[in-house]
Amino acid sequence: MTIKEIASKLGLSASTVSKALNNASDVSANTRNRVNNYARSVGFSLHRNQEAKRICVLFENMDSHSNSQVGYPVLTGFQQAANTYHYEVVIEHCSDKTPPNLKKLCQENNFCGLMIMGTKLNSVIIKELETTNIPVMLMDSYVKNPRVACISSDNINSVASIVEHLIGLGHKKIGFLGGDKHSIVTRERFSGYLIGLIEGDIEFNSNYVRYGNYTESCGLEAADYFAEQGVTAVVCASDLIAIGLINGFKKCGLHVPDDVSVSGFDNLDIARYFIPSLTTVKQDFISLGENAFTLLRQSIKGNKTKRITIHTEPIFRDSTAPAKK
Amino acid sequence: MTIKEIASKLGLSASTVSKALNNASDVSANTRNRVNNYARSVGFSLHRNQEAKRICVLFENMDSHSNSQVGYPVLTGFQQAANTYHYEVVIEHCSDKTPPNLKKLCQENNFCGLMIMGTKLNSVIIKELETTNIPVMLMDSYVKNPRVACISSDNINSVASIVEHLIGLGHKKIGFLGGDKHSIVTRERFSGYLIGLIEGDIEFNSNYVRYGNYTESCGLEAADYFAEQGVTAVVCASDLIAIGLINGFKKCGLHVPDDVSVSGFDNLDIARYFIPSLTTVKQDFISLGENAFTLLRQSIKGNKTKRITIHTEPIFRDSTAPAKK
DNA sequence: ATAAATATTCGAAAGTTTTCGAAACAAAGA
DNA sequence: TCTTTGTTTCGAAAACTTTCGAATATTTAT
Repeated sequence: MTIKEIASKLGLSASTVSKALNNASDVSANTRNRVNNYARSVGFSLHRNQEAKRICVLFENMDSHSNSQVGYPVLTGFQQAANTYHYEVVIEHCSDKTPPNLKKLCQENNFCGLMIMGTKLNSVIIKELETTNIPVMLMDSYVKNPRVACISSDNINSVASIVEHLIGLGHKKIGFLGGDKHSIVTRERFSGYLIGLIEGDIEFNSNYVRYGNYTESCGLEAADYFAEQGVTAVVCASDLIAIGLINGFKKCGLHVPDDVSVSGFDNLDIARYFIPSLTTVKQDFISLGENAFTLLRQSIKGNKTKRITIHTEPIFRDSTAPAKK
Repeated sequence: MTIKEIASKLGLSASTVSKALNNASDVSANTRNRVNNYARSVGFSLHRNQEAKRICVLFENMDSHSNSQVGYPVLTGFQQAANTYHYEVVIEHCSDKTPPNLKKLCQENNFCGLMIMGTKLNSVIIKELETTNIPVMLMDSYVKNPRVACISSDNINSVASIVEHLIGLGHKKIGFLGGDKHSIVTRERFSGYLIGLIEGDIEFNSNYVRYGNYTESCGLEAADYFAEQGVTAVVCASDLIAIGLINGFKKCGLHVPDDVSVSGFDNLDIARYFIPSLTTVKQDFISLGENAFTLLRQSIKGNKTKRITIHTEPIFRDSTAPAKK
């Protein structure tokens, strides 16, 4: 299919079709729409339709701990969606120190799109993504470039709900324990924490905020600090952090939830079976993966990309309880 | 196969094929993809007599829960090893109900080898593997066919060590709680349990053995049964099962480890942070993945395949203690 | 209301860029 | 060396874009 053929089909000249497809000013809105609609209906694109149905799932620091909890289910959802559209899913790995040239990676391997997971905000890849023109799906991070689609769980509202729940239980001194300060996920969860405080009319106290990484030891080490500050509740950026913190509090002689309430994020299997069971936020990783594919596919097809957030659900369990009088 | 042949097959000239394969700028993305796809499908490579280096990691029931804990780190190890030898890793999924024709899968996608994970003993794929002649790496399962390499953690000796440890603590009534009865992993761990009993001179009692699946609820539901049987220790086939069982015992008014000792398998993150911390067996999933690749590569190169087991390490923590007098 | 001025729309033709093959060229085996 | 295989150059054709003018519509001035 060429513009010539489209032109004859619609009774126009090739030049007009060209102009219509390029949003030139000297074509009426009417004919522009006629042309665009017809082109879409026959799947015509000026930028030759790419037929390589190979997508690379690029993990940054695949071997890092924090990826492992979410990586698998997300990959599952992604692969299954890709499968139904007969796309091949190739796994690649890179470190944040020696990132690949993405353009080259795609050219050499004939990938039509990239799904990137595990990057931090200060990663070199993010820099590269700001100017790239390859179709990219960036998970749990954000870049302004319109060629880059972004997806993440709804971190903000869910954490805000957790804070609201804590305030409802009478808590006033509420702490926040983040993971890596440079991860967008922690940043967003912190925003949710702030919004929850503001809506609950509680003043923000920067002494109640700490950062670390996404491991239990991060929580374990922060327990002393929060105990000193005298908080009655701590919102953690992940379940693992929360579990570490609860164990840390135990060592300080504080009992959860009687003395301090603690919440997590992720709803890992442990969250339900840990004692006390964790108040947390449930993420639908499978759906995250599926949607990531759908968006990436749209981007590959040349459509405008979007940034979307996937619904999350706060789950209230035993690790949060009314504040001590 | 030469570029000339590819050219005639695709109705192009040799020069165009050459340019396409070299990512030259004066070939349309469309034809470049056509060429690349065809070249891949027939295993053509510019580097003389080098076959396509593509391995498929086939997950059976990828979406099933039990895969998720081990799948990611194993995949990580596998991918990294594959990377150093410049093999491409393609992810595929199948259900145990509608398994693919493996031969066809490899031919159509030009895979030079297959890594299969997540199968059960009664899976249809296992049947097919008995007669196949494609290079296959089968993880955590076993087939007699010499074309099929098998790898698994050392389930037998590690569980035997756990049993030995329990007997050393004075336990005599030791139970075994397995996962899926049809998984080779559970079968092997059960043998380890038996060997431990035999070596410790303790008589086997079939009433002390139960099966279920690899989830916490399996453990939770089995607690009543084991309490009734009056066992003083239970060896579980996974950490998740062990955690479920411990929680179940708590509901029955039994305390772990004071009243009953419980051990797990896998050494998941939780094992360390759960209270009581779990006596378990540490599996090196990364190394499992790496070795899986190495073996598969040897099989691809035409060498005889082996069945190898990866060293595991029992870890003794708080969930096992001396038997009650 | 009418004419003039201006704006819009579209196509023919000319101009560019892209695509791809023929042929010359280079490299690697035999 | 000769042959086979892959690469590069260059030109022709195709695909697309731009220019410019004709036809028509719209606005403004009288």
